[in-house]
Amino acid sequence: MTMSDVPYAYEEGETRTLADRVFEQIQTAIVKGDIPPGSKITEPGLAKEYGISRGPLREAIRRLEGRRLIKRIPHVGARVVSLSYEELLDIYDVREAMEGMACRLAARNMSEEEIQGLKELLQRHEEAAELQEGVAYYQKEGDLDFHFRIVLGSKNEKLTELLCGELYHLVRMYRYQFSASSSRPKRAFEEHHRIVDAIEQRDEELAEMLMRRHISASRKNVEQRLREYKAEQP
Amino acid sequence: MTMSDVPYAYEEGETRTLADRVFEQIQTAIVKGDIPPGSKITEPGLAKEYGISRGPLREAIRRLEGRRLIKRIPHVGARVVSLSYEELLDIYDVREAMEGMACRLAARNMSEEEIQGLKELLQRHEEAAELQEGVAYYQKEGDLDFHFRIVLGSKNEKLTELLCGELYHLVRMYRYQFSASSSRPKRAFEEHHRIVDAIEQRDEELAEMLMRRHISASRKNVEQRLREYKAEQP
DNA sequence: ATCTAGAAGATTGTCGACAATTAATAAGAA
DNA sequence: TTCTTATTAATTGTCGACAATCTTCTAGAT
Repeated sequence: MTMSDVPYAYEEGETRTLADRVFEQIQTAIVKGDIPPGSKITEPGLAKEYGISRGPLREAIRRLEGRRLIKRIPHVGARVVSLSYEELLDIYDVREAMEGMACRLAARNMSEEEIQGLKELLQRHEEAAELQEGVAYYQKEGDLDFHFRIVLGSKNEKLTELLCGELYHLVRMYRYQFSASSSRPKRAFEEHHRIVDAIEQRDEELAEMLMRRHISASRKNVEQRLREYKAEQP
Repeated sequence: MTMSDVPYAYEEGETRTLADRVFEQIQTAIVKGDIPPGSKITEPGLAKEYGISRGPLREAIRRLEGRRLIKRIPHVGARVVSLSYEELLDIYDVREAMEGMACRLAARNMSEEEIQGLKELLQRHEEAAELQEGVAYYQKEGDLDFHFRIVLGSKNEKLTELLCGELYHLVRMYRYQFSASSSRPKRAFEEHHRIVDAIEQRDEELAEMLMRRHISASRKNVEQRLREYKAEQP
């Protein structure tokens, strides 16, 4: 199982509604940048593009608003959220807190099979990373896959909903558009390994601490690169 | 400023849309239990009750779905979420993580004025609690008000959105319907005080730890009462 | 030339009607 | 009686049209 094909809200069957399908299509388009940040959402335009009427489209827009991928102003219209470094840093703090807790709970609740699967995932990533082209994969979806599984392993439904249903879309959006490869893949690998070790030993305290450090380190990395960038631009 | 009258998504002006107004009305009705958990949402019924057509109503329903206050199945209908003890305990873990982080950030970012306001709030609560009838107020909205302010004090927008825009509605829903007064108001007061002290001294580490303990203690309290309840019912 | 005011255009908000699907009911057979 | 099945009823999903509001463009005055 991978992150992208999880039937999150609906079980199988092509009985999904038009609004549901368009909701996912637009969400993907926003995350991947096909609809660029800050751009205006015009209902007649999108309706025509997706070949539906404005009714279902508006429902999809409301849901996207709920996921905070677009911002709406009554009687004016909706825009795709624009990304900022401040928000990105905010997200890191939230992730540190929530994924730290997720990791603690995962150490408590993950099954042996799930832990084994996690180790195999790491194995595959390492092999892929040794081939140069694999790095990109790891950076983007692979890393999130690792975090995703730990969140699922927490067996905490609310935690999963908030992280996977709200935050990760934004995280992916940033990665796609800032092409924010972590630029520290080697160290990140080691940290992942130590996290899995702690989970395997059922050391909740350590697992939480390591995950928090791992995310905090990513955040510092981004901060650092941001400072460098600002130093270049007067 | 109190929790209920924060212009969360819209600035002032009566230009809000029908769907927006109905969205809030239904949300309040669900939280307060006027529309009981697990009950079916029938579009024609609600539309008639609120005197609007089904179009805006459906948009409101989609947003409530996004806030996870109702669950929808395509072609079948929507139901108000039903509350369970498992989910309540899940929420406590999420709160421990997120409000712990919020408290750490509040110790870093709150202004002196905000800290002063927090102290005055505690003062008022204590005075109100000494009059017997005030206890109920404290238990329900007062306590949430305290937590609410600390979250705002974190100055982390994402954290605020997730906690105030997603989780607190559910928390309030549980309080209203399980009438879950914490049953340990005295100790909770003391804990609140120590938290504010830590924030005032800008001790981030301590502030986070105290908040986590405070919420963890509430959780244990609920767990305990749940065990007692189960012992009574064979 | 710049700013203001008004008109034209486009977009959002709301509604009622019709189609598609599901749920409820009634009739019949085992 | 109970289960199956066909019919009916109700609800959800979708659409196009009209009204309300905002934006843009144009014309005129300073």
